[in-house]
Amino acid sequence: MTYKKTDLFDKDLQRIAEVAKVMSHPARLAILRYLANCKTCISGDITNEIPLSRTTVSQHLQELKRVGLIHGEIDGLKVNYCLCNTCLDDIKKSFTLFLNEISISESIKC
Amino acid sequence: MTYKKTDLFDKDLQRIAEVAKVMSHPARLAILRYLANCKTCISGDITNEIPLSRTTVSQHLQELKRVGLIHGEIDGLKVNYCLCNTCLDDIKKSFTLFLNEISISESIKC
DNA sequence: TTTTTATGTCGTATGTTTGCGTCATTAAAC
DNA sequence: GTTTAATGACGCAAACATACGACATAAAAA
Repeated sequence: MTYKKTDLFDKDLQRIAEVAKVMSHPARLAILRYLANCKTCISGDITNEIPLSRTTVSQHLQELKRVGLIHGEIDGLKVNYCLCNTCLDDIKKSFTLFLNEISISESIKC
Repeated sequence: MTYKKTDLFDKDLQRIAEVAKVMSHPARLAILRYLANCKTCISGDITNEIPLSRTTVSQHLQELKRVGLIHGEIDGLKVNYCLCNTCLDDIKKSFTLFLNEISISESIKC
């Protein structure tokens, strides 16, 4: 494949798919949930919370960062991660919109 | 790996991850959107709508069926697919719940 | 200045997903 | 009964994801 097949679809579907993909691993969901509850958000704390190697957790954090769900701020040796509430709101909106869109026509049943 | 690492996480996170995974491809989202709009829902029609081979579309349909998002009903040679509104409602609920859960503590910011 | 600590990057092995051609099956049309 | 049509199952190749040990870097502690 010289180009990506996913490019053949609507941009909005591509974005929802991208976010869904990043939410498609329980470790990443667990990280999000932990970040929502903790105050400190230090990378090391997250690693201790997740039953995977430090390297793997770090990779998952990069993924979450890539789509904009979290931010990392360097503080000396440590890194403070936090949820991006703006991004979260956007995601909540587009997911809700899509799910409502596809279930709005209640009249049609098979 | 002799066991699945994903099993190390909470059952509810596993289910959300599973649903997110099935929503993580634009083709499958396009199928859902199409099914929401069309009245006929014949497999062949879906294939015509999606810019991928018949075989690939069929595979995506099986995935959607596997998590319960759609149902297929055989009608002679053809197969009528339709959205499962019950499943959709469940998914909407658990997604909304999770997204609200992780963004509810607005007070904590980095 | 040396050591320790927190973190990220790289390479790699293994597993999973995507995409498609070919074949098998079964119903309808002829 | 043959042929045609719609679909799913099988098998393969390429791409991508997951997981982790080993190495690199850079701040803090000793």
